Amino acid sequence: MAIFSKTCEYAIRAVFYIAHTSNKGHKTGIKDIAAGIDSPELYLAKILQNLSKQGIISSSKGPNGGFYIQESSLTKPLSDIVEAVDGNGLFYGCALGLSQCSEVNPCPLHHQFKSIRDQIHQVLRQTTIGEFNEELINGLFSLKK
Amino acid sequence: MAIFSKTCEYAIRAVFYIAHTSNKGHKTGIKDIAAGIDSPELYLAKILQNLSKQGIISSSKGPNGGFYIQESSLTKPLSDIVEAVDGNGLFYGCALGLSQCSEVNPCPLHHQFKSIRDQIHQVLRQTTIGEFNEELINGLFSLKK
DNA sequence: TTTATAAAGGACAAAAATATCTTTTATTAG
DNA sequence: CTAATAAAAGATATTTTTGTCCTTTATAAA
Repeated sequence: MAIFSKTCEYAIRAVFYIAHTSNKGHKTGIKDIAAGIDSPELYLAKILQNLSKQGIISSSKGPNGGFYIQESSLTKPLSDIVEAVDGNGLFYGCALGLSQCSEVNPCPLHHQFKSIRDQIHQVLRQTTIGEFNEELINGLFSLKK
Repeated sequence: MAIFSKTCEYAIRAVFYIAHTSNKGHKTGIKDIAAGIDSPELYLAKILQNLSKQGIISSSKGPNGGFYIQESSLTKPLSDIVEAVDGNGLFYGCALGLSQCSEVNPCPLHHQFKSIRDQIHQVLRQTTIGEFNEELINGLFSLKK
């Protein structure tokens, strides 16, 4: 098991890729993005359609169309992507899958995992979509398998 | 997405249940365990077969048979269960699913998640199978959905 | 020794996640 | 206006995970 679903991994990588290629009005096509992050093109298309509907990224059809990110969206937290794709189970769900589990009726692992879940949430809320652009441009980070 | 797979959630809950019912040589049958943790009986049977093969729990066939845990196994860490079922992806895998990702070739989220993964690993290594028995006996914790 | 019991093992089924294919819609360039 | 382009939308396929069924094996009690 990984932390995120495969869909969510693709989503985050794609959004990073779009963010760093969509400077000054440039739009990036699905082929380019899929190649840039090593993901199945048509599956990624579905994922980006969804992110577009949710307002996390933008898109335009037709010649010179493609996906892009509005300047203002660069400050959005990664938690927006994760919630859009995987929901908030990682932040609020019980580690043992018990719906009854809560502060007043905790499962045996409740308190240990509350701290972990909070930390995951915090990291994803304080990390923004745009914050790795420079490192990506400088080739310091890779988004490929 | 949850932290653990459903299979792993069942596994941990079942092992807790067995641990707290298997005092003084008593063995617990699969029906009893499945009812005790609200899980599909026949699926759980498969999961426990696996845990039994891996030496995490023990079992015996025939009348008065069932699943139990050796006294010595009560001190085993929960990480043993998680690794047996979900593997070690949670502890060592890249958050973005990149196999290239490492300390020297980090993905954008590498350092933030290294800390989180370490914490998850640590909690699971320092929490033992037997440590919630009293609370379970006293009904302080529930293992049901 | 026979019978009943309970887990092991293997095959199969359903559901969910991942991936692909085809048609439609919007947009732009010519 | 027409043709070309690129995403949207809907249908279908594959794979993995989750769940079930049926037969076999081991064990113990009668």
